[in-house]
Amino acid sequence: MFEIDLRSRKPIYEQLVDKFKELIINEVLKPDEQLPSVRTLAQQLMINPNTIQRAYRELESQNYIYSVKGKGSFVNPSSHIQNTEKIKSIKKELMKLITEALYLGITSNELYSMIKEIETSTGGGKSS
Amino acid sequence: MFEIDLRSRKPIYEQLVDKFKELIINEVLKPDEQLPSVRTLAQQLMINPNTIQRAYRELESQNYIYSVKGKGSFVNPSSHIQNTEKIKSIKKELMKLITEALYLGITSNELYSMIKEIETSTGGGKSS
DNA sequence: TAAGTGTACTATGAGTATTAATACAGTTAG
DNA sequence: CTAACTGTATTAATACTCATAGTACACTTA
Repeated sequence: MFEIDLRSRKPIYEQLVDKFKELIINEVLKPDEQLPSVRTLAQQLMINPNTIQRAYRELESQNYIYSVKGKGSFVNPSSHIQNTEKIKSIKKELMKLITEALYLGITSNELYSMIKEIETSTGGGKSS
Repeated sequence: MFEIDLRSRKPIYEQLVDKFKELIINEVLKPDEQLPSVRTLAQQLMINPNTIQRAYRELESQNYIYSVKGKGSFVNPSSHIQNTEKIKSIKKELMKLITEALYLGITSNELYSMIKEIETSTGGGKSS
């Protein structure tokens, strides 16, 4: 499914969080779809189940998944609904990154193109 | 000038790197302007000079500043010229963040507005 | 030459990440 | 009812990273 970069400075559990978020956002993992179990994924990636659990706990705290004891962990169908603080945080990070991009010579036209490209490829279904 | 969040999980030297980049990108610090010395800033922020040096070394490796023994550290006038790898990296990060923003309901119009707003406030001098 | 500047090194302690081991609670199919 | 799955939690050990303290060297400049 994916791989962990053991040489990265980014902790393993954070790499997992990022990857699962990406799969959920890109709708590779669909609402209510089950995630691999903690033990199964641990074996596949050859890392400790507690580390997987650490990532899943973080994903749950960010509202991306929900977990049911005895059943498993699933994509939260309302994962695209985040609270105001999270939206603010994303916007702030975007402002910062766009400022840096413009400073480094990436043009606003290039930025517009990127937005259009992403909209096209995701169908823009949610934002209208 | 700025403050360090000791409670943050982000290392102190990384916070410094981020802050100086922001000041350079927003042209608060201008080309060839001198940065506070390692020892002076250490005293002001009450942290170790080696930690400041760690941040300055990172800024230098990212081409944002240059240093001269015996003289000091200065804003690199060509800091807005980054190599292709860096530009690619920024674009990739942008694609990811824009995808997440759209997924979370931030509209493309809002994104366009943000770009315009930033352009207006920075004079858009470099990108045209 | 003194007082500034950057740069580098070693050693130490604290915090974080990961692992290993174990155990408990819930679900489900047979 | 039970075995085999699921998630969740705890403790302890280890390794890594970060920050600090101390020290020293090289350069610049008034």
